[in-house]
Amino acid sequence: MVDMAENIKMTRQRRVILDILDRCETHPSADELYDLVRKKLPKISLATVYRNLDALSEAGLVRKLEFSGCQKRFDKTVLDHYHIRCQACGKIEDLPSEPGRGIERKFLPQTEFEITGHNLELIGICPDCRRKVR
Amino acid sequence: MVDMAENIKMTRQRRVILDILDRCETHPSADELYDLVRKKLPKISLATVYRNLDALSEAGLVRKLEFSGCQKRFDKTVLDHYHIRCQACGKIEDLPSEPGRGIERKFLPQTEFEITGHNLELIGICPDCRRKVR
DNA sequence: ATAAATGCAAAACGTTTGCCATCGG
DNA sequence: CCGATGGCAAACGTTTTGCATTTAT
Repeated sequence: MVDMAENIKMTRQRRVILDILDRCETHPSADELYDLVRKKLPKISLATVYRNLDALSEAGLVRKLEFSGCQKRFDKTVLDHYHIRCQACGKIEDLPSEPGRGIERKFLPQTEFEITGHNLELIGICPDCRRKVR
Repeated sequence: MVDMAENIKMTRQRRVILDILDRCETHPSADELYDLVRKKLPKISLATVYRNLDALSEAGLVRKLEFSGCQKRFDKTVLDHYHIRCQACGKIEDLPSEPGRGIERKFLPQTEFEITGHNLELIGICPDCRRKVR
């Protein structure tokens, strides 16, 4: 099931994108990434960033995070994990516990659909924002 | 916690939107709703549909569903429930089991965030699409 | 050499806004 | 009557596309 299709041309722009995501603790959106990449490759175009994020996520080298009601964000591919998003500032943090099939099993008897996966995102208020409100 | 703020002007366009959502088994997107509403009110504008869906969901009369990586969809407000989405055709179906705080409690010790909620969506293949692939 | 990837500009997409006219309470 | 709402068109933010040029393999 793991797609090891790394038959992907390794261009300068892709190397830079991967490099940034590798050393990046955050989960940048495409335009944030674009700003970061432009520091190394000032004339890269935003379209290239989008195209490459698509290509790299198809190749399994980055993960595309699609959250509800906001921009897509990107991640270097590591172990599968859940995320929590701050409802105030949008910041996204990893959660340590790894997803299992337990949730999907629970819903099996409730639907005619063939269940293939699930998305779980926690919503909360991050420590920074909590401090501000106080 | 339940926002009973129904101090909302009941206009013709809002009545029609509510009416359609009431008799609607599906979870239409704003533009699908726009097409449906136009059968009754041919000169309503899409902006009005959007503004009213906002207003009505603020008033607690409809629910705005924000799924990952796709258009918002709308729902008459009833009991809280999860959804499953077909990865092939995008169709959304309700799941009977009601969300609890159990999931949030589980993640409490894993984060510094103050957890305020969660989104869970199941992904699958609906019976219709499964038939087609066969 | 050649298929794939780039940069650029323009389009597409879903959604929101500003404006002034109209309507509902 | 007055403030809330409507219709319209234009703007918006994000993402995609067409096309001629360049690049990696």
